[in-house]
Amino acid sequence: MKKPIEFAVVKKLEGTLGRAGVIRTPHGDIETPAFIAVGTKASVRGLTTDMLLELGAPAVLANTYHLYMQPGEARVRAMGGLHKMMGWTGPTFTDSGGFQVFSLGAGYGSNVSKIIKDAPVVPLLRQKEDEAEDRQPKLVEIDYDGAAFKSPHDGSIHYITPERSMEIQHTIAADIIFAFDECTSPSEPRSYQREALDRTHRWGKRSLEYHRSKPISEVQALFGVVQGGRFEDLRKESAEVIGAMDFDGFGIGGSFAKEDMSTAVKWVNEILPEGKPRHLLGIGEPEDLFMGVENGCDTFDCVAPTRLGRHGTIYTRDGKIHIGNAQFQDDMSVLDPGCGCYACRKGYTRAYIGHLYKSREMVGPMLCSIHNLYFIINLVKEIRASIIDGTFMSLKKAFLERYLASVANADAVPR
RNA sequence: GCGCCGAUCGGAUAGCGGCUAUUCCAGGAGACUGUAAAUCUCCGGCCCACUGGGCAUCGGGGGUUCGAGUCCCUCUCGGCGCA
Repeated sequence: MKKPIEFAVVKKLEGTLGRAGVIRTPHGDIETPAFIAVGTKASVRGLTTDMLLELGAPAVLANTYHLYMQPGEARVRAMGGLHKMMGWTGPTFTDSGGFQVFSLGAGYGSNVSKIIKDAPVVPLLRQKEDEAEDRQPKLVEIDYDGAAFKSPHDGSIHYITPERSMEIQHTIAADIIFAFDECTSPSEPRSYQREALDRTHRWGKRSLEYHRSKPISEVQALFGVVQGGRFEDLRKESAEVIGAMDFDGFGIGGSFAKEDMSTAVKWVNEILPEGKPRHLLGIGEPEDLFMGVENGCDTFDCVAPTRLGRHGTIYTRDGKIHIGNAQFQDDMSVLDPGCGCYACRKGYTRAYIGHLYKSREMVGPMLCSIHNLYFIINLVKEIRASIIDGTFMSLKKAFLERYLASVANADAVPR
Protein backbone atom coordinates (compact mmCIF):
# COMPACT_ATOMS: atom_id res chain seq x y z
CA MET A 1 0.00 0.00 0.00
CA LYS A 2 1.22 3.45 -0.94
CA LYS A 3 2.13 5.75 1.91
CA PRO A 4 0.74 9.29 1.85
CA ILE A 5 3.79 10.88 3.47
CA GLU A 6 7.36 9.94 4.21
CA PHE A 7 9.42 11.16 7.08
CA ALA A 8 13.20 11.07 7.28
CA VAL A 9 15.41 12.27 10.12
CA VAL A 10 18.34 14.23 8.72
CA LYS A 11 20.22 14.96 11.93
CA LYS A 12 19.69 14.32 15.59
CA LEU A 13 20.26 16.84 18.33
CA GLU A 14 22.76 14.99 20.52
CA GLY A 15 21.76 14.29 24.07
CA THR A 16 18.15 15.32 23.54
CA LEU A 17 15.03 14.07 21.78
CA GLY A 18 15.41 16.75 19.10
CA ARG A 19 16.00 16.14 15.41
CA ALA A 20 15.92 17.82 12.04
CA GLY A 21 14.16 16.03 9.24
CA VAL A 22 11.87 16.26 6.27
CA ILE A 23 8.26 15.27 5.70
CA ARG A 24 7.48 14.49 2.06
CA THR A 25 3.83 15.19 1.22
CA PRO A 26 1.92 15.08 -2.07
CA HIS A 27 2.13 18.89 -2.12
CA GLY A 28 5.80 19.23 -1.36
CA ASP A 29 8.37 18.75 1.39
CA ILE A 30 8.27 20.21 4.86
CA GLU A 31 11.73 20.64 6.33
CA THR A 32 11.43 20.05 10.04
CA PRO A 33 11.34 21.48 12.61
CA ALA A 34 8.76 23.69 10.92
CA PHE A 35 6.13 26.20 11.93
CA ILE A 36 2.78 25.73 10.20
CA ALA A 37 0.63 28.82 9.64
CA VAL A 38 -2.91 28.60 10.96
CA GLY A 39 -5.60 29.25 8.37
CA THR A 40 -8.70 28.16 10.23
CA LYS A 41 -11.34 29.01 7.65
CA ALA A 42 -9.09 28.31 4.67
CA SER A 43 -7.48 31.70 5.11
CA VAL A 44 -4.51 32.83 7.13
CA ARG A 45 -6.22 35.95 8.43
CA GLY A 46 -5.28 39.02 6.54
CA LEU A 47 -2.82 37.36 4.18
CA THR A 48 -3.02 36.12 0.61
CA THR A 49 -1.32 32.87 -0.36
CA ASP A 50 1.25 34.86 -2.34
CA MET A 51 2.20 36.63 0.87
CA LEU A 52 2.49 33.26 2.62
CA LEU A 53 4.76 32.05 -0.14
CA GLU A 54 6.82 35.21 0.04
CA LEU A 55 7.31 34.96 3.78
CA GLY A 56 8.28 31.29 3.48
CA ALA A 57 5.35 29.49 5.13
CA PRO A 58 6.02 25.73 4.90
CA ALA A 59 2.35 24.68 5.21
CA VAL A 60 -1.12 25.81 6.26
CA LEU A 61 -3.39 24.25 8.89
CA ALA A 62 -7.15 24.69 8.48
CA ASN A 63 -10.00 23.60 10.73
CA THR A 64 -12.57 20.89 10.18
CA TYR A 65 -15.23 22.23 12.53
CA HIS A 66 -15.11 25.76 11.17
CA LEU A 67 -15.13 24.75 7.51
CA TYR A 68 -17.92 22.27 8.18
CA MET A 69 -20.00 25.03 9.75
CA GLN A 70 -19.06 27.56 7.11
CA PRO A 71 -19.24 27.26 4.15
CA GLY A 72 -20.03 23.58 4.70
CA GLU A 73 -18.63 20.36 3.29
CA ALA A 74 -20.59 20.47 0.06
CA ARG A 75 -19.30 23.90 -0.91
CA VAL A 76 -15.74 22.99 0.04
CA ARG A 77 -16.07 19.99 -2.28
CA ALA A 78 -17.65 22.13 -5.01
CA MET A 79 -14.75 24.56 -4.79
CA GLY A 80 -12.36 21.68 -5.30
CA GLY A 81 -11.08 21.17 -1.76
CA LEU A 82 -8.81 23.15 0.50
CA HIS A 83 -5.84 23.65 -1.83
CA LYS A 84 -7.88 24.79 -4.76
CA MET A 85 -10.35 26.97 -2.87
CA MET A 86 -7.65 28.99 -1.16
CA GLY A 87 -5.11 28.94 -3.95
CA TRP A 88 -2.37 27.31 -1.90
CA THR A 89 -0.29 24.67 -3.62
CA GLY A 90 1.91 23.75 -0.65
CA PRO A 91 1.30 21.17 2.07
CA THR A 92 -1.81 21.45 4.23
CA PHE A 93 -3.14 20.11 7.52
CA THR A 94 -6.60 20.08 9.05
CA ASP A 95 -7.32 19.91 12.73
CA SER A 96 -10.11 17.48 13.52
CA GLY A 97 -12.41 19.70 15.58
CA GLY A 98 -11.05 18.19 18.77
CA PHE A 99 -9.89 21.58 19.99
CA GLN A 100 -13.40 22.99 19.58
CA VAL A 101 -14.67 20.28 21.94
CA PHE A 102 -12.67 22.26 24.50
CA SER A 103 -12.83 25.85 23.30
CA LEU A 104 -16.57 25.80 22.68
CA GLY A 105 -17.20 23.44 25.61
CA ALA A 106 -15.35 23.76 28.91
CA GLY A 107 -13.42 26.78 27.67
CA TYR A 108 -16.47 28.65 26.43
CA GLY A 109 -17.27 31.78 28.41
CA SER A 110 -14.51 31.03 30.90
CA ASN A 111 -11.10 32.61 31.14
CA VAL A 112 -9.43 29.23 30.66
CA SER A 113 -7.66 28.97 27.31
CA LYS A 114 -4.94 26.86 25.76
CA ILE A 115 -2.24 28.01 28.15
CA ILE A 116 -3.12 29.11 31.65
CA LYS A 117 -1.05 31.38 33.85
CA ASP A 118 -1.09 29.51 37.14
CA ALA A 119 -1.18 25.83 37.91
CA PRO A 120 -4.79 24.71 37.81
CA VAL A 121 -6.87 24.51 40.93
CA VAL A 122 -8.40 21.13 40.43
CA PRO A 123 -11.72 20.54 42.18
CA LEU A 124 -12.06 17.28 44.06
CA LEU A 125 -15.30 16.51 42.33
CA ARG A 126 -16.33 17.72 38.96
CA GLN A 127 -18.68 20.61 39.44
CA LYS A 128 -22.11 20.55 37.95
CA GLU A 129 -22.42 21.81 34.39
CA ASP A 130 -24.65 24.69 35.41
CA GLU A 131 -22.54 25.67 38.40
CA ALA A 132 -21.36 29.00 37.05
CA GLU A 133 -24.18 31.52 37.12
CA ASP A 134 -22.70 34.18 34.91
CA ARG A 135 -21.30 31.74 32.37
CA GLN A 136 -22.62 31.56 28.88
CA PRO A 137 -24.12 28.16 28.07
CA LYS A 138 -21.66 25.79 26.47
CA LEU A 139 -22.01 24.95 22.82
CA VAL A 140 -20.83 21.36 23.21
CA GLU A 141 -22.17 18.16 24.77
CA ILE A 142 -19.79 15.21 24.86
CA ASP A 143 -20.83 11.56 24.98
CA TYR A 144 -19.40 8.12 24.29
CA ASP A 145 -19.51 8.34 20.49
CA GLY A 146 -18.78 11.96 19.82
CA ALA A 147 -19.65 15.56 20.53
CA ALA A 148 -22.76 17.58 19.75
CA PHE A 149 -21.99 21.13 18.67
CA LYS A 150 -24.52 23.92 18.66
CA SER A 151 -23.91 26.15 15.68
CA PRO A 152 -23.25 29.77 16.69
CA HIS A 153 -24.61 30.75 13.28
CA ASP A 154 -28.15 29.37 13.50
CA GLY A 155 -28.36 27.33 16.70
CA SER A 156 -28.63 24.04 14.84
CA ILE A 157 -27.11 20.94 16.44
CA HIS A 158 -24.32 19.04 14.71
CA TYR A 159 -23.13 15.74 16.02
CA ILE A 160 -19.51 14.99 15.20
CA THR A 161 -18.17 11.48 15.65
CA PRO A 162 -14.68 10.24 14.77
CA GLU A 163 -16.09 8.87 11.52
CA ARG A 164 -17.80 12.17 10.66
CA SER A 165 -14.62 14.10 11.39
CA MET A 166 -12.72 11.78 9.04
CA GLU A 167 -15.38 12.08 6.38
CA ILE A 168 -15.29 15.88 6.53
CA GLN A 169 -11.50 15.93 6.52
CA HIS A 170 -11.49 13.62 3.51
CA THR A 171 -13.69 16.13 1.72
CA ILE A 172 -11.55 19.09 2.72
CA ALA A 173 -8.64 17.00 1.47
CA ALA A 174 -5.62 18.33 3.36
CA ASP A 175 -2.39 16.34 3.15
CA ILE A 176 -2.25 15.67 6.86
CA ILE A 177 -5.37 15.23 8.97
CA PHE A 178 -5.87 14.61 12.68
CA ALA A 179 -7.84 12.00 14.60
CA PHE A 180 -10.87 13.30 16.44
CA ASP A 181 -9.89 13.85 20.08
CA GLU A 182 -11.01 15.62 23.20
CA CYS A 183 -8.85 18.48 24.34
CA THR A 184 -9.60 18.80 28.06
CA SER A 185 -9.56 21.79 30.34
CA PRO A 186 -6.69 21.84 32.85
CA SER A 187 -9.21 22.60 35.58
CA GLU A 188 -10.80 19.18 35.20
CA PRO A 189 -9.96 16.71 37.96
CA ARG A 190 -7.90 13.61 37.34
CA SER A 191 -10.98 11.40 37.24
CA TYR A 192 -12.32 13.37 34.32
CA GLN A 193 -8.93 13.42 32.54
CA ARG A 194 -8.92 9.63 32.87
CA GLU A 195 -12.39 9.33 31.40
CA ALA A 196 -11.66 11.81 28.58
CA LEU A 197 -8.40 10.05 27.74
CA ASP A 198 -10.21 6.73 27.24
CA ARG A 199 -12.57 8.56 24.94
CA THR A 200 -9.69 10.10 22.96
CA HIS A 201 -8.09 6.67 22.61
CA ARG A 202 -11.36 5.09 21.49
CA TRP A 203 -11.98 7.91 19.07
CA GLY A 204 -8.40 7.63 17.80
CA LYS A 205 -8.88 3.96 17.00
CA ARG A 206 -12.17 4.63 15.26
CA SER A 207 -10.68 7.52 13.30
CA LEU A 208 -7.87 5.26 12.14
CA GLU A 209 -10.13 2.34 11.22
CA TYR A 210 -12.48 4.54 9.25
CA HIS A 211 -9.61 6.30 7.51
CA ARG A 212 -7.80 3.08 6.57
CA SER A 213 -11.00 1.67 5.10
CA LYS A 214 -10.92 4.38 2.42
CA PRO A 215 -8.58 4.55 -0.58
CA ILE A 216 -7.94 8.21 0.21
CA SER A 217 -5.70 7.04 3.08
CA GLU A 218 -3.06 6.43 0.42
CA VAL A 219 -2.82 10.16 -0.25
CA GLN A 220 -3.94 11.70 3.04
CA ALA A 221 -1.92 11.05 6.17
CA LEU A 222 -3.63 10.62 9.52
CA PHE A 223 -2.02 11.74 12.77
CA GLY A 224 -3.22 10.29 16.09
CA VAL A 225 -3.55 12.66 19.02
CA VAL A 226 -2.00 12.11 22.44
CA GLN A 227 -3.70 13.66 25.49
CA GLY A 228 -3.48 13.08 29.25
CA GLY A 229 -3.35 16.57 30.74
CA ARG A 230 -0.56 17.19 33.22
CA PHE A 231 -0.43 13.64 34.60
CA GLU A 232 2.69 11.64 33.90
CA ASP A 233 1.05 8.22 33.94
CA LEU A 234 -1.80 9.34 31.71
CA ARG A 235 0.54 11.05 29.24
CA LYS A 236 2.80 7.99 29.05
CA GLU A 237 -0.13 5.64 28.72
CA SER A 238 -1.53 7.81 25.95
CA ALA A 239 1.79 7.81 24.10
CA GLU A 240 1.92 4.00 24.40
CA VAL A 241 -1.65 3.49 23.23
CA ILE A 242 -1.72 6.02 20.41
CA GLY A 243 1.91 5.36 19.47
CA ALA A 244 1.19 1.67 18.96
CA MET A 245 -1.56 2.38 16.44
CA ASP A 246 -0.73 2.57 12.75
CA PHE A 247 -0.91 6.34 12.40
CA ASP A 248 1.27 8.22 9.90
CA GLY A 249 2.36 10.62 12.59
CA PHE A 250 1.23 12.08 15.90
CA GLY A 251 -0.17 15.21 17.43
CA ILE A 252 0.40 16.21 21.02
CA GLY A 253 -2.59 18.04 22.39
CA GLY A 254 -3.92 19.53 25.54
CA SER A 255 -4.43 22.70 27.46
CA PHE A 256 -2.11 23.20 30.39
CA ALA A 257 -0.19 25.45 32.67
CA LYS A 258 3.00 26.57 30.98
CA GLU A 259 5.27 24.81 33.46
CA ASP A 260 3.57 21.49 32.71
CA MET A 261 4.18 21.70 28.99
CA SER A 262 7.81 20.62 28.72
CA THR A 263 7.39 17.65 31.02
CA ALA A 264 4.29 16.47 29.18
CA VAL A 265 6.03 16.77 25.81
CA LYS A 266 9.11 14.96 27.02
CA TRP A 267 7.21 12.05 28.59
CA VAL A 268 5.32 11.57 25.36
CA ASN A 269 8.17 11.85 22.88
CA GLU A 270 10.33 9.40 24.79
CA ILE A 271 7.70 6.83 23.92
CA LEU A 272 6.34 7.76 20.48
CA PRO A 273 8.05 5.91 17.58
CA GLU A 274 11.11 7.81 16.39
CA GLY A 275 10.46 7.24 12.72
CA LYS A 276 7.20 9.21 12.53
CA PRO A 277 6.65 12.96 12.71
CA ARG A 278 5.29 14.64 15.84
CA HIS A 279 3.23 17.79 15.79
CA LEU A 280 2.83 19.92 18.90
CA LEU A 281 -0.68 21.24 18.56
CA GLY A 282 -1.32 24.94 19.05
CA ILE A 283 2.04 25.91 20.50
CA GLY A 284 4.25 28.64 19.17
CA GLU A 285 5.75 31.24 21.48
CA PRO A 286 9.51 31.48 20.84
CA GLU A 287 10.53 29.95 24.18
CA ASP A 288 8.03 27.10 23.63
CA LEU A 289 9.45 26.36 20.19
CA PHE A 290 12.95 25.85 21.57
CA MET A 291 11.47 23.61 24.27
CA GLY A 292 9.37 21.65 21.80
CA VAL A 293 12.20 21.06 19.36
CA GLU A 294 14.61 20.02 22.08
CA ASN A 295 12.00 17.58 23.35
CA GLY A 296 11.42 15.94 20.01
CA CYS A 297 8.63 17.80 18.23
CA ASP A 298 8.90 18.26 14.47
CA THR A 299 6.09 20.60 13.57
CA PHE A 300 4.11 23.33 15.34
CA ASP A 301 1.14 25.52 14.65
CA CYS A 302 -0.12 28.51 16.56
CA VAL A 303 -2.51 31.40 16.09
CA ALA A 304 -0.25 33.72 18.08
CA PRO A 305 1.67 35.34 15.20
CA THR A 306 -1.44 36.34 13.29
CA ARG A 307 -3.67 37.09 16.25
CA LEU A 308 -1.03 39.11 18.06
CA GLY A 309 -0.19 40.88 14.83
CA ARG A 310 -3.80 41.80 14.19
CA HIS A 311 -4.04 43.07 17.74
CA GLY A 312 -0.89 45.17 17.48
CA THR A 313 1.71 43.09 19.34
CA ILE A 314 4.96 42.64 17.46
CA TYR A 315 7.69 40.05 17.92
CA THR A 316 11.19 41.49 18.00
CA ARG A 317 14.54 39.96 18.90
CA ASP A 318 14.33 42.07 22.05
CA GLY A 319 10.90 40.84 23.09
CA LYS A 320 7.36 41.79 22.21
CA ILE A 321 6.21 45.37 21.76
CA HIS A 322 2.80 47.01 21.37
CA ILE A 323 3.06 48.92 18.15
CA GLY A 324 0.19 51.29 19.01
CA ASN A 325 1.90 52.54 22.17
CA ALA A 326 2.62 56.25 22.40
CA GLN A 327 6.37 55.59 22.72
CA PHE A 328 6.56 54.47 19.07
CA GLN A 329 4.70 57.43 17.56
CA ASP A 330 7.90 59.05 16.36
CA ASP A 331 10.04 55.91 16.11
CA MET A 332 11.61 55.85 12.66
CA SER A 333 13.12 52.37 13.00
CA VAL A 334 11.56 49.31 11.41
CA LEU A 335 9.55 46.79 13.43
CA ASP A 336 12.60 44.66 14.22
CA PRO A 337 15.91 45.96 12.91
CA GLY A 338 17.67 43.26 10.93
CA CYS A 339 14.46 41.38 10.17
CA GLY A 340 14.09 40.08 6.62
CA CYS A 341 10.30 40.22 6.37
CA TYR A 342 8.52 42.24 3.71
CA ALA A 343 7.52 45.05 6.08
CA CYS A 344 11.01 45.47 7.52
CA ARG A 345 12.83 45.13 4.16
CA LYS A 346 10.49 47.70 2.69
CA GLY A 347 11.49 50.07 5.47
CA TYR A 348 8.09 50.74 6.97
CA THR A 349 8.65 52.55 10.26
CA ARG A 350 7.20 51.77 13.65
CA ALA A 351 5.71 55.25 13.57
CA TYR A 352 3.89 54.50 10.32
CA ILE A 353 2.70 51.03 11.26
CA GLY A 354 1.58 52.28 14.68
CA HIS A 355 -0.37 54.98 12.89
CA LEU A 356 -1.98 52.40 10.59
CA TYR A 357 -2.90 50.27 13.57
CA LYS A 358 -4.40 53.12 15.55
CA SER A 359 -6.32 54.47 12.61
CA ARG A 360 -7.61 50.97 11.92
CA GLU A 361 -6.25 50.83 8.43
CA MET A 362 -6.30 47.23 7.18
CA VAL A 363 -2.69 47.18 6.07
CA GLY A 364 -1.59 47.75 9.67
CA PRO A 365 -2.70 44.34 10.97
CA MET A 366 -1.68 42.85 7.64
CA LEU A 367 1.91 44.08 7.86
CA CYS A 368 2.08 43.06 11.52
CA SER A 369 0.82 39.57 10.66
CA ILE A 370 3.38 39.25 7.88
CA HIS A 371 6.13 40.34 10.22
CA ASN A 372 5.11 38.07 13.11
CA LEU A 373 4.60 35.01 10.93
CA TYR A 374 7.93 35.61 9.24
CA PHE A 375 9.57 36.09 12.63
CA ILE A 376 8.31 32.78 14.00
CA ILE A 377 8.67 30.75 10.80
CA ASN A 378 12.16 32.07 10.34
CA LEU A 379 13.09 31.41 13.95
CA VAL A 380 12.14 27.75 13.49
CA LYS A 381 14.16 27.65 10.26
CA GLU A 382 17.14 29.03 12.17
CA ILE A 383 16.58 26.39 14.81
CA ARG A 384 16.60 23.71 12.10
CA ALA A 385 19.82 25.03 10.64
CA SER A 386 21.38 25.11 14.10
CA ILE A 387 20.59 21.44 14.66
CA ILE A 388 22.25 20.59 11.38
CA ASP A 389 25.39 22.61 12.02
CA GLY A 390 25.53 21.75 15.70
CA THR A 391 24.90 25.20 17.15
CA PHE A 392 21.43 24.66 18.64
CA MET A 393 22.44 25.23 22.25
CA SER A 394 24.28 28.46 21.56
CA LEU A 395 21.44 29.76 19.40
CA LYS A 396 18.96 28.93 22.11
CA LYS A 397 21.02 30.67 24.77
CA ALA A 398 21.72 33.76 22.70
CA PHE A 399 18.19 34.11 21.43
CA LEU A 400 16.38 33.58 24.70
CA GLU A 401 18.75 35.76 26.72
CA ARG A 402 18.08 38.67 24.43
CA TYR A 403 14.42 37.94 23.81
CA LEU A 404 13.51 37.47 27.45
CA ALA A 405 15.70 40.31 28.73
CA SER A 406 13.09 42.98 28.09
CA VAL A 407 10.46 40.91 29.84
CA ALA A 408 12.76 40.38 32.81
CA ASN A 409 13.59 44.05 32.94
CA ALA A 410 9.96 45.05 32.74
CA ASP A 411 9.21 42.73 35.65
CA ALA A 412 12.16 44.00 37.64
CA VAL A 413 11.24 47.66 37.31
CA PRO A 414 8.77 48.55 40.07
CA ARG A 415 5.82 50.66 39.04
C1' G B 1 -33.60 96.09 24.15
C1' C B 2 -37.43 92.01 24.45
C1' G B 3 -38.68 86.81 23.90
C1' C B 4 -37.52 81.64 23.28
C1' C B 5 -33.89 77.74 23.41
C1' G B 6 -29.29 75.90 25.03
C1' A B 7 -24.46 75.21 28.26
C1' U B 8 -22.87 67.89 31.60
C1' C B 9 -15.06 64.63 30.90
C1' G B 10 -10.72 66.42 25.07
C1' G B 11 -15.36 65.80 21.41
C1' A B 12 -20.41 63.99 21.14
C1' U B 13 -24.22 62.48 24.44
C1' A B 14 -27.87 60.27 28.58
C1' G B 15 -30.20 62.30 32.61
C1' C B 16 -36.84 65.08 33.58
C1' G B 17 -36.37 65.75 42.47
C1' G B 18 -33.55 60.16 45.25
C1' C B 19 -28.39 58.20 47.00
C1' U B 20 -22.60 55.26 42.41
C1' A B 21 -23.83 61.27 36.46
C1' U B 22 -24.71 57.16 31.35
C1' U B 23 -22.94 55.68 26.76
C1' C B 24 -19.93 56.25 22.27
C1' C B 25 -15.53 58.28 20.12
C1' A B 26 -10.74 60.19 20.76
C1' G B 27 -6.52 59.25 24.60
C1' G B 28 -3.40 55.75 27.96
C1' A B 29 -2.09 50.68 29.31
C1' G B 30 -2.65 45.43 29.25
C1' A B 31 -4.19 40.49 27.55
C1' C B 32 -4.14 36.87 23.63
C1' U B 33 -0.59 29.73 22.37
C1' G B 34 -4.67 22.92 17.49
C1' U B 35 -8.87 31.16 15.98
C1' A B 36 -16.51 32.05 19.67
C1' A B 37 -10.98 37.08 18.61
C1' A B 38 -9.50 43.29 12.83
C1' U B 39 -11.30 40.90 19.74
C1' C B 40 -11.47 41.55 24.93
C1' U B 41 -10.11 43.91 29.76
C1' C B 42 -8.61 47.95 32.69
C1' C B 43 -7.47 53.41 33.42
C1' G B 44 -9.11 58.20 32.55
C1' G B 45 -11.22 65.30 38.57
C1' C B 46 -8.43 65.46 43.46
C1' C B 47 -6.53 63.10 48.02
C1' C B 48 -5.16 59.02 51.36
C1' A B 49 -3.32 55.08 56.45
C1' C B 50 -4.53 52.55 48.06
C1' U B 51 -7.31 44.03 48.08
C1' G B 52 -10.13 49.62 50.21
C1' G B 53 -11.76 54.51 51.50
C1' G B 54 -12.47 59.98 51.54
C1' C B 55 -13.64 64.65 48.97
C1' A B 56 -15.27 67.07 44.70
C1' U B 57 -18.07 67.80 40.16
C1' C B 58 -22.89 69.18 35.47
C1' G B 59 -21.06 77.65 32.65
C1' G B 60 -20.72 81.44 37.55
C1' G B 61 -23.44 83.03 41.94
C1' G B 62 -27.66 82.69 45.08
C1' G B 63 -32.21 80.16 46.62
C1' U B 64 -36.26 76.21 47.45
C1' U B 65 -35.94 71.09 49.51
C1' C B 66 -34.62 65.85 54.10
C1' G B 67 -32.34 65.57 49.18
C1' A B 68 -30.83 69.63 43.08
C1' G B 69 -27.29 68.15 36.95
C1' U B 70 -32.78 68.18 37.29
C1' C B 71 -37.14 73.28 40.29
C1' C B 72 -36.75 78.98 41.16
C1' C B 73 -33.90 83.82 40.78
C1' U B 74 -29.75 86.19 38.74
C1' C B 75 -25.34 86.79 35.88
C1' U B 76 -22.09 85.12 31.74
C1' C B 77 -21.67 82.95 27.03
C1' G B 78 -23.89 80.86 22.45
C1' G B 79 -28.04 80.02 18.86
C1' C B 80 -32.73 81.55 16.89
C1' G B 81 -36.79 85.05 16.51
C1' C B 82 -38.84 90.04 17.18
C1' A B 83 -37.73 95.19 17.48
